[in-house]
Amino acid sequence: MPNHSLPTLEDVAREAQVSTATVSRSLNSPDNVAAKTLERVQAAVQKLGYSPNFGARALAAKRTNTIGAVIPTMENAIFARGLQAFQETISRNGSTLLVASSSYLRELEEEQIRNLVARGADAILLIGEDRSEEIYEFLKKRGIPYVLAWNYRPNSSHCFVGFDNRAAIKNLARKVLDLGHVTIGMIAGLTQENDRARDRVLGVREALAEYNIPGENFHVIETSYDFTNAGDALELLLEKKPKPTAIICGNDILAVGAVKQAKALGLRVPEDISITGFDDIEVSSIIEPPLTTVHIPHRKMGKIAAECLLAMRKNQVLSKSIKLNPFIVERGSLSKPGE
Amino acid sequence: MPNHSLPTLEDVAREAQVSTATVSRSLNSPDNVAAKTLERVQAAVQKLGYSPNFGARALAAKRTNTIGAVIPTMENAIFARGLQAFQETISRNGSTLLVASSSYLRELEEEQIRNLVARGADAILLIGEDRSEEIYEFLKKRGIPYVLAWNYRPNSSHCFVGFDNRAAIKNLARKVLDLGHVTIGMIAGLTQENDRARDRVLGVREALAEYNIPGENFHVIETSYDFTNAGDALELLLEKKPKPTAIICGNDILAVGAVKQAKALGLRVPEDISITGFDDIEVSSIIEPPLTTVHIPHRKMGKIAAECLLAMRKNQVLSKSIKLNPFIVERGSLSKPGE
DNA sequence: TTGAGAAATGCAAGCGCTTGCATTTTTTCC
DNA sequence: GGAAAAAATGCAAGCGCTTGCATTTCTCAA
Repeated sequence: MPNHSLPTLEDVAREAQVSTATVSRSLNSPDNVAAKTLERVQAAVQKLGYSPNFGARALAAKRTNTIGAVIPTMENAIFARGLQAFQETISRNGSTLLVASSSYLRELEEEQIRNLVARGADAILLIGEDRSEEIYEFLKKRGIPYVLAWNYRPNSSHCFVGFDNRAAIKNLARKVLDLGHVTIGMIAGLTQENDRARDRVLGVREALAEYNIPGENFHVIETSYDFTNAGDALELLLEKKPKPTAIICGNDILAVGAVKQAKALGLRVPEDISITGFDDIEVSSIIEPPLTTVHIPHRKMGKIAAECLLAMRKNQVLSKSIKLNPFIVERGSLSKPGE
Repeated sequence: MPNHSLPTLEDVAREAQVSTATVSRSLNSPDNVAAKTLERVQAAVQKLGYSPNFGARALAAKRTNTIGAVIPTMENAIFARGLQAFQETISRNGSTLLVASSSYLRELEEEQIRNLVARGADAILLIGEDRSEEIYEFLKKRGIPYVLAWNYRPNSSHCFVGFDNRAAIKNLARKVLDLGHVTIGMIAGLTQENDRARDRVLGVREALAEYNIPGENFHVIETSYDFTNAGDALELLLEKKPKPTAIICGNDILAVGAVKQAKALGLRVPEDISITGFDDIEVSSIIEPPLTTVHIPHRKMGKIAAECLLAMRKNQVLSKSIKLNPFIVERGSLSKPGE
């Protein structure tokens, strides 16, 4: 709790022998203040150790210079990295980041969004598109600009700064199929309430359709993003008939879990089984064999999302969606079947 | 920017046919309001879609229910994990997290601290102890409680919630020495302006002294936390005479970089060279061989730090420091020399 | 030197909420 | 049933800052 009596604008005004209005202007639009006055005010600020009261400022100016973000979890490196870049960018622009996490729970996420808005966030970063219509209405009604990151959906009306999950993994799946795999397993993230995970499954299915792979040659298991779960899922997939020769994973974490488990089962990767990842986080090049995966420019995404939000807040214009381009990184966990 | 005319307390008061004071109380201390009245107010709030104005509230109540944290970077998994737990805890207590990062730069960090305070943070989480006396003075003067995490120093006057880096790595070093290693290399983090990194070097030195290892048998190279740098550092260390048989790393990231490089150089780990880590982040059990490292309870630390801060804010009492206990995790990257 | 226009400054009205104190209503207990 | 205590409510004074508008001061051309 702030100490009893911190200096106020008025104290500074008295010290500098000007009005509070002038002090305020010296702080917020120094260009409109005479050089000499400005100097006096600054000296007074310095002397008194003055720092504006946040609440008062927010109340009077109707803006907080605070930008909110609700992400599923900071523990996943992809969000941590993107958020870091996001934070750096808004910080450089004089704003501050207000963070909340949803643990991938839709209800909790909506609560957090309302919370951030109530806390005065004047723009918000959200992950993906899946959430109730009401919450979008709410944001619209309050005039809070928002950007959806980590996905990009061509036909949506929202402003995205992200990449097309569906298309990205589709390309990877094509590459798998081109190598001759005809029975495929997929370890996906939980698709309910998660458009990114869903789009990734969709992308793989589309590729399979293109190559006329029959349904019985494709099996999907959904699981939360966790090494151990991925290992279990791998075992389940290996029991399917016909047995898959390639496992496409919803992200690198699942892929790492699968690779570990495959090795534990005495299988060679990729000779006995190919495994692919998604995201290209650090572990993907540390595990043996390193993962063939899809690289996502997380930092870049965070930075651009921040710039977008900053611009939207300023101009009150809905910004256009921005699509980033992921690309496949070939490392070694994918090869021809039965090689 | 908030829409032109959101409902205010007064609107709710009118709708519910009570005074604004009663509405305010209904929101903040419902126990002091008659059940019937409360009901009427809540109905009005619902009907109008009212949500209190943050600035006004902060101004009038002199507290924001916002807690700040300045961490070096979210990209390092250890901070991400701790911060996630920290956030969850304060969120559960009705507060929100304001985040800034310092990129390990002292000046930037102090700027960020002032920034968070100006933004109304009513308590702050800081990493480690290294910073100017002025900034501590500043915090004290403003009456902002703070907690230092990720380290614990027995003789400091600050409130820590962390672990004793020096003691923890000292134990690990002892274990290395017990195995018979007599020439040691260390890849440390940059120790300037970073008490954790410094304490870790210190801990190793102390262990060496205990075992009477002469100075020329110990070489330290400092580098920023980065895989590639660690690899370079390893090469440099291997050129030293006498050549080290064990490399103690300042954290897991450095250790992973060292292991990768060692393998690239055709060395077997641990047969040809032992390498140890610190932190026990996920990669340490994914790399081959998995790292022998020191486990730090990051999540627990984040949670406790949050609870501490919450309590300090409430009671206006300086909390006692809390010391967490790291422990060594033996995995496979450390063995007897020349085995 | 003077006067018009531009630049700088001051005045004062809020911004929407909390809270101490005063007042009214309800409850309790003889 | 009534007085005293307790509970609920209302009144209104701020909290510290921004900003539109009015006023003063400065600048510069004639």
